[in-house]
Amino acid sequence: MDIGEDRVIALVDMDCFYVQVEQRINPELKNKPCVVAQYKTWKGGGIIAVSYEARAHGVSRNMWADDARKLCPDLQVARVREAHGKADLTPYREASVEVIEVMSRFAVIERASIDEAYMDLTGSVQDRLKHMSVQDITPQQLKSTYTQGFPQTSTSDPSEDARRLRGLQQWLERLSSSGQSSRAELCLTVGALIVEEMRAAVEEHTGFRCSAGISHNKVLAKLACGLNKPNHQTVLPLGSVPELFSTLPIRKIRNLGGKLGTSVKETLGVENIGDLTQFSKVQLEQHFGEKTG
DNA sequence: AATCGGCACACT
DNA sequence: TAGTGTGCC
Repeated sequence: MDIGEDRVIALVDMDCFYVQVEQRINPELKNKPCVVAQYKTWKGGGIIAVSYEARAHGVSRNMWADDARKLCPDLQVARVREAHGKADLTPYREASVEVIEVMSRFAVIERASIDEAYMDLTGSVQDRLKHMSVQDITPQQLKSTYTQGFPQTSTSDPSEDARRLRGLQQWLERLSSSGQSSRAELCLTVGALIVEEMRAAVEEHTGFRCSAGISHNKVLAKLACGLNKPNHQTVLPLGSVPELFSTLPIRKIRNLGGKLGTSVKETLGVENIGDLTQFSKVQLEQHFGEKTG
């Protein structure tokens, strides 16, 4: 994995996207435990998207709707429409285009799936840095941002958001006082600023909420995005990677969620991604292709 | 027959 | 180049 890059990469992921689309069509479903299911006949249909309220009851993707109702009696079930016997995803594809259009005003985007897109913010960040400095960045501009690895001291905070804010303040403080090697971190922070604005624009124009990760490459951005969902974004600086990796199961890294991940784990006898640092690139290449760099 | 089916990709 | 396997949503 290419670390040590100057790039700023973001991954934006719509929160339970199909559910949000159905909730926009039928506002009664908003703020309720809710799923989207397809094909009614077998056990009530298979669930393909789950609201966070429903997740709290243990409902998950790939469950049968009938089984989910047992976990969550007041579950709302929206149905995917069918056309000639097949599930018709057109409404979600159209909603996806709406989102992409708004995001494209901020940077060149790379669509990764119906509900995910990567963006290279390197250029936008450089431009922005010409008219501003660290002191111009305030916590108010980063109101949904987490900075992974901060606060560094484990403090008892009154709420989750109080802790987030404490971490953010610590991060900004460190950024303005440490002169040199923090250039990359400053770039990530400006990237986070842009992503805050972009996500606000997406919600304003489409009504849809999303989460995001901001880091130096696609794998790290994707990982960061998953750390604080829904409706939040996470900056993952290089300095916070070792601690995060030391307890991160291999399968959490994109593309290692299946057989490859299991074989890495079994062949090398390790649990966490961080454990891989003890092997040389040559060692990894002789076991697996030239894909694991 | 029952966790769909489509898409992207790596490899051969 | 086409066909297969994998991974993800």
